[in-house]
Amino acid sequence: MPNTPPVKPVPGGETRPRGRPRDEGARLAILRAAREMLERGGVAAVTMEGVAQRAGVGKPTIYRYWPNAHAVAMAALLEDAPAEPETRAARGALPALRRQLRQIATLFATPMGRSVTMMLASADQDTELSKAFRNHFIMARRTDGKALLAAAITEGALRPDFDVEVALDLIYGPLFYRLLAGHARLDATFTDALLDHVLAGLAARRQRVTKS
Amino acid sequence: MPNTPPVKPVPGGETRPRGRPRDEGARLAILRAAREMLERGGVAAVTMEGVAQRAGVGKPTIYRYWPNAHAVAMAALLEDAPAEPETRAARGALPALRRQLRQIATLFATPMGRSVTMMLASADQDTELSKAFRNHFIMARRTDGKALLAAAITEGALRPDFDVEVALDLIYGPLFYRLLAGHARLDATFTDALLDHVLAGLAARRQRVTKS
Amino acid sequence: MPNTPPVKPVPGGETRPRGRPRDEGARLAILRAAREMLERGGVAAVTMEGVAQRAGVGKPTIYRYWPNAHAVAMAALLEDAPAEPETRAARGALPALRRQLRQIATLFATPMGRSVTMMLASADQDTELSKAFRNHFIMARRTDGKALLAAAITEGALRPDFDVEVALDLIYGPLFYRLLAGHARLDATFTDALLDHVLAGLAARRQRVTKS
Amino acid sequence: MPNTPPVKPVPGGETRPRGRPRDEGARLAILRAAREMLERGGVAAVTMEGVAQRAGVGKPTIYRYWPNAHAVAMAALLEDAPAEPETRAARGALPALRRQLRQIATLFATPMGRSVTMMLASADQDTELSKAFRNHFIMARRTDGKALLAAAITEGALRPDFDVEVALDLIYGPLFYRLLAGHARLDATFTDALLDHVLAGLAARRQRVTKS
DNA sequence: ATCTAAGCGAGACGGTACGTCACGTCTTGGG
DNA sequence: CCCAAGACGTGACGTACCGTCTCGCTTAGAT
Repeated sequence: MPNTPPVKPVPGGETRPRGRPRDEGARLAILRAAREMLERGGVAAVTMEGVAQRAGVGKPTIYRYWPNAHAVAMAALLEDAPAEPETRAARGALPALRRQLRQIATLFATPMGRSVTMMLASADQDTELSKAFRNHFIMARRTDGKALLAAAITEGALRPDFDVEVALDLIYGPLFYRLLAGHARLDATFTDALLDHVLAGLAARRQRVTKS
Repeated sequence: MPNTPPVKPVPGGETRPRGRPRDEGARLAILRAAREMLERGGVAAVTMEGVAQRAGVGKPTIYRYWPNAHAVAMAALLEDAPAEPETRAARGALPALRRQLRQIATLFATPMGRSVTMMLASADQDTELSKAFRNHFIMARRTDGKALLAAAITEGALRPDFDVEVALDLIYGPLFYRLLAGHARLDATFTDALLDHVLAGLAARRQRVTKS
Repeated sequence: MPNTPPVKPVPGGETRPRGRPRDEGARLAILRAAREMLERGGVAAVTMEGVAQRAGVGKPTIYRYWPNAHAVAMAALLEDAPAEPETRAARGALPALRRQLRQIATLFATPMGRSVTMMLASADQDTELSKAFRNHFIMARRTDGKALLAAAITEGALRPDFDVEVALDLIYGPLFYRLLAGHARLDATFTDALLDHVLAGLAARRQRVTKS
Repeated sequence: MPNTPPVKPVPGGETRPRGRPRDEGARLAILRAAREMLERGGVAAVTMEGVAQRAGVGKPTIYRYWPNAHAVAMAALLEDAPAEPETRAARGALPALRRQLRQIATLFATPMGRSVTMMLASADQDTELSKAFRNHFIMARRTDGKALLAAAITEGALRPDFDVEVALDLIYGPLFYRLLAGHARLDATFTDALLDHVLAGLAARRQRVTKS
């Protein structure tokens, strides 16, 4: 056969993928379509057929990228939320943490918030995409929060001798709880009160936890 | 409780339902079948066809009781968990609260725990059954916890001047958070540490960590 | 469970099928749709999706009756051709045979003729439907022909001492041959000539052309 | 022969094709792969994707030679059967004809025989390849047979005054008939009996049609 | 010794149809 | 009026091929 060695296995180099490269435009169209369908109808509305039609794409193309509709919805949510970490700003770490919580509450108030929770609650915990999803929507926020707590300790605003992991659970847990349970509003008033309660036990000695 | 009145209680009359009465055995068989299918495969495995076949029941019979498969799964979970409230026992309210949290963690560790969360996360928040479900799995626990906190205040174990609702969110929220996020184990060690942290700020001590 | 013995296994009786009976109307609509699609486009045009849509029927309904599109096409052809055996008429068996051949040639000249041949040529020779199809389109005609040949012998028009099976192959074979090969027209002129040739050797004459 | 001129024979010039010439090895690999897939699975198994993969060839390369899978299968069958005409051998034309029929029966008994028939029965009667196919598998044999009949007349074994075309239909038709109908074996016993019957009516006067 | 046009493998692309599954509704005969 | 059974139209599933279209690479005659 001709072209017998079609790839040069360059040692230590990039084996460039053969054949026609994937069409990034198709991928984007799929995600955009999925996003639209997520907004109306939620996760259940993200069907392969619907996405294919709306994106002007063949079903096999979608399956080339993701194994099922669930994964497409996840990817759409992932692509959508651009992380925007709450960096420690002007007046200290604790105000920054307060802003982050308010921001999360705002996100959760949208239909997307419920979608995110549904995806988190769903099955297939162990796929790569699932981990990325969790990482993006939970661990990233948590990592930011961890840094802010450490900064607060450095600033002398918090005691240095508490279990940070549990504190983080105390801070973020109630948000999901209210979202799931729906027994009360999930707004800035709540996040502020929540933070006050958590920090009350962690304030540096004779240091006041003022309005932070 | 779900589906308590299968017939319309016509006010002022004892209009006995005409025709053949509903077969309670069928209802139980349906719920039992749904429970079995929940355990393997989770919520997605509870299909109308599967339940009908496994229960030896016609599909219309199921639809007579519940409007869709989701509701059947909810009802099965509701019927299954018999509440068993953690009453304030021997040595005080706070140990009882501690026991309740451990018990919840134990439930969440089972496959059923994840199913419960999935159902909570699902759509149709506003049906009667959905509210009953929330009431059973969230508010009932929360109500118990509220009573225990009140008792602890009465016992003098806690300060009387904190926001009980936020405290309850702090106590139960992290459980759902860990279940959803899966970033760390959900066991007695965690629930104990969690409770310690929350109560640390609420203990009835001379020294306070207040805002002023 | 209620209604425990739902079927009375009447010994030696008809176990009447339970549940909703099949809708004969659906079956007929399917066959009619398939027939229409056969006429334009031939066998390849008979797709499950097309038939379902045109017949106003769900795909699973079609699959309840037939296992694949091929079978549907066969069934449509079978239902269509009402056999109409060429009975030995007024003036003897041989004229009747002649009429039968002309009639077959007429059928083969239509688009349906080619479809029939394609189905005969197709795979899955051993299904029940395939056998029925062969039986209808080949053996039925052949059986008629056999009876006519026997009658002709009785009438004294043909010798009694020839191999009827081979004679039948000689009579019907060339029809399919011309249809497949397409090297010449398939009309009454041909069928008449064909029959003359075959019968020439079988005529009850004094002079014989035998092997000995 | 198929695809003989892969380049347009520009009249009046020997414009040698520019660029890289076609790889004959690829063409052969394709046909070999198609042949293999024909043997198991028949015509339906000859898919473009399958052939491409099995032949280690890109799909566009196949499309450069043939317009669809059907054509590839035809070409594979054409390439395979090398015609081998039954020339009038030692002891006369009729024995040669007898041998030809036996040989055809042998071919038809193989899975390839059915494939040939399916291709003949298929649609697109009018493409160049279809005509070549018919020519190869039907007319070539028929032409040989015609020559043999003529020779037999010359030899004095047959009467000179019969319609040769109809006689040829009588001879070859039953072979296809039995293949399609499958009502009886297609072997040398049958072809011999068939030939005897046909020739019985055509034997020269007072000349015996002996074992031929 | 380049240039350049065509063939090459690979494989992604928009489609169409496949055959399956579960949905929620309906229609039976029987209790 | 309930029950079991099961057929119905609907619609999404995930798969297989279709025939077309890039890709980057030969290959070999023309420059």
